Amino acid sequence: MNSSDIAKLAGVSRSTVSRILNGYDDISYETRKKVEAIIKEYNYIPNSYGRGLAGKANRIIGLFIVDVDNWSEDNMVLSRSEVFCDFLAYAADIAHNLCYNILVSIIDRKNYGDIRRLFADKSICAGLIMGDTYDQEVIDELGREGYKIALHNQRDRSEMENVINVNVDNEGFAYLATKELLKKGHRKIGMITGNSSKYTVRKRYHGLLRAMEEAGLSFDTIYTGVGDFHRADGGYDATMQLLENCRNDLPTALLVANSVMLPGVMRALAEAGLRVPDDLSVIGLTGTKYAPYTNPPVTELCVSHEMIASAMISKITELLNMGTLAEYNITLKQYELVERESIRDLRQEESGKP
Amino acid sequence: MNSSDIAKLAGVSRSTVSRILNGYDDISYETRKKVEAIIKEYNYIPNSYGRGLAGKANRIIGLFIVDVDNWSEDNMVLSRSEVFCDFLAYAADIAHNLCYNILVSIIDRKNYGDIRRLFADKSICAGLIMGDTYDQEVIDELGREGYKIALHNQRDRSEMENVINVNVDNEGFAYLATKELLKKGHRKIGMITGNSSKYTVRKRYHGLLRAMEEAGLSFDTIYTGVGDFHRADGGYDATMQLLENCRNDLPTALLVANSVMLPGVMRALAEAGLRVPDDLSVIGLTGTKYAPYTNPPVTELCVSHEMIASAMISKITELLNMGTLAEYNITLKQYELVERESIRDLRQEESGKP
DNA sequence: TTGTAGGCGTTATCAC
DNA sequence: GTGATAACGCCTACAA
Repeated sequence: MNSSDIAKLAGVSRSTVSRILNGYDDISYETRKKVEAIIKEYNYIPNSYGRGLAGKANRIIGLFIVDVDNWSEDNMVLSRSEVFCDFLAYAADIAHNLCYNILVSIIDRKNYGDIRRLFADKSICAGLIMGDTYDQEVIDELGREGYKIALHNQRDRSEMENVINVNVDNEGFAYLATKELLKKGHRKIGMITGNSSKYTVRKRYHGLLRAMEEAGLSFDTIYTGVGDFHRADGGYDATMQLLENCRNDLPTALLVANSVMLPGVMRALAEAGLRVPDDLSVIGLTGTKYAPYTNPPVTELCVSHEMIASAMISKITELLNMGTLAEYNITLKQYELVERESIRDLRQEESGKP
Repeated sequence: MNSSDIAKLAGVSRSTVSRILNGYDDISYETRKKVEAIIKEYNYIPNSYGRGLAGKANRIIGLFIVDVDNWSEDNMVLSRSEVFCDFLAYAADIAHNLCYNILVSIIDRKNYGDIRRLFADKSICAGLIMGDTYDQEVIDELGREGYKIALHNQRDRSEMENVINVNVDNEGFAYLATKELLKKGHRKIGMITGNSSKYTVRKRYHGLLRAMEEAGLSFDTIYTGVGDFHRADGGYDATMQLLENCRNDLPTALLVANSVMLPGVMRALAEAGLRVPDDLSVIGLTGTKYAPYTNPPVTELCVSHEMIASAMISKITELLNMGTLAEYNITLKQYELVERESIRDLRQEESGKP
């Protein structure tokens, strides 16, 4: 069943069918009704290859998951990252509400060219890139070739047309979370975080440093625990490492730079016999579905993944529709401090003493 | 840059370029080398629309998320279901390892036709359907039209060519999990589960009933808590409901029919002042990343989502390659009992008494 | 308002 | 071993 068949059945030409399909309005009422009836009756759906070849853009957005750090032996990348999973889910939901589909593409070292392939063969009309910075040069080149891309948390600025740069205020959020701990009287603060090859990790570390410096404090790097930034396990490992390193001189509070690590952090602390917040306070950064369910529930500075996905998709569709954008750099500064029960207020106790 | 350009550059015809691209071997060594060099030099990638129109199948598998129950006001479906997210992630990873891409499609009431559209316009070469049973009739019709589909947990059997039916042994697993509780001396067993419109929910309920009956026990329906089957929140709600209903006569153990609900269940119990396993034992069904991180860690009968996704994709690709399958119904019976610390053994105490 | 015709890029079937 | 040619299904000037 193709447009010729429909045309024949309706007694019109193929072009008339095409016009109706594409919503042109220079069609008489009767013709339109007649043809629409046939289309409906035969369940006719135009072939996307034909459309594509004739120059019509599709509505498929590629979502590229790039993670060079956490590549596992078994080549499972997306399923090992709760962060990526969450993003993908929001992206797919939001795209669906705008009548776009998401094509998921895992980008590994050897198939890095997949990004270019999917653009070049016209499988996608735009791309979202998430994860590690892999090769900025290649991304810029794609932009130069006219492919439309939105990056998340990869670099400070994009200087390219076609390449949208969506950041959250990583540095600022870490700063604020640290201030929250400082405000409650904490001076010895530790950080649970990921590999510093990640843009996000570096930014958040700087935010913590700035808050400490402003308070006239210095950050002792021994109070750093590093683990898989994308998973609860990573939080467990990182915390164990931190506890090991400073067993005799623990920090009084921990900033967990990525909330998906929280359940692991809490477990590690419990296993070490440390009570939260009595022995150690904890604040999480960015928010996870599970923070309300840890024991105790953890206070977080939440940054909505939904908002990020939404910003990326709305900007890329705007670019798709307009052809150009006034501003290619977006920094999201909205956050929400969700106070739960994981921070001990040291001030009350001090002021209560004398 | 198209195949004509490459042909011109290499001084051969388009057909020769095409043959090389498609790995035919009736090409002289020199011609092949020459053309390959040009292709490489110009970064040429064949247009997928052209290929498609000329009859070549693509390697994009559609993943359809169908959930009529848990549709939220804001049209967010995938991101509200930790179960679907997990599946999608495994599916994308596994597909990637087989050089397929996954196209995510959220299926709502009004756009239910999207499944047919994506098949009909040739955007996908096969489809995976997850979630609620929406309309078996339509699915069978798609199969009759030649579209290749794999279903998960939707019905007992498929009688159709082209329609693969992948089930886990829902009934058997719930039976085994219940037996585990019975074995430890529990007699009053409750169930935290989802809406019984779901195939999975009904099956697991039957498994629990069978185990109880075999033990000469009857299941008191007041010991049922129902909540969103796909999220931790649902576990919280369901548990609160159950506690409300039988405040004065609590069960001694809880079977949580879907492990993603576990964190919520544990939180609800903690808030109610019930200690696990001292006051109440808990066993989870199907496994979640977070069971090791609850307090205490919960014993689970794990069924690997990865294995299910893997089975669906390997079967559908086999069907794609072979054109037919010897058996369209698969029931996965592998499971792993991961014993953690959430079940109290009542027998020891009894035998210790006298 | 509607029909005609050319072209989009590829593959497959013939010839040679 | 290689080249010409005819599809594949659709869209959009342009013509009527």
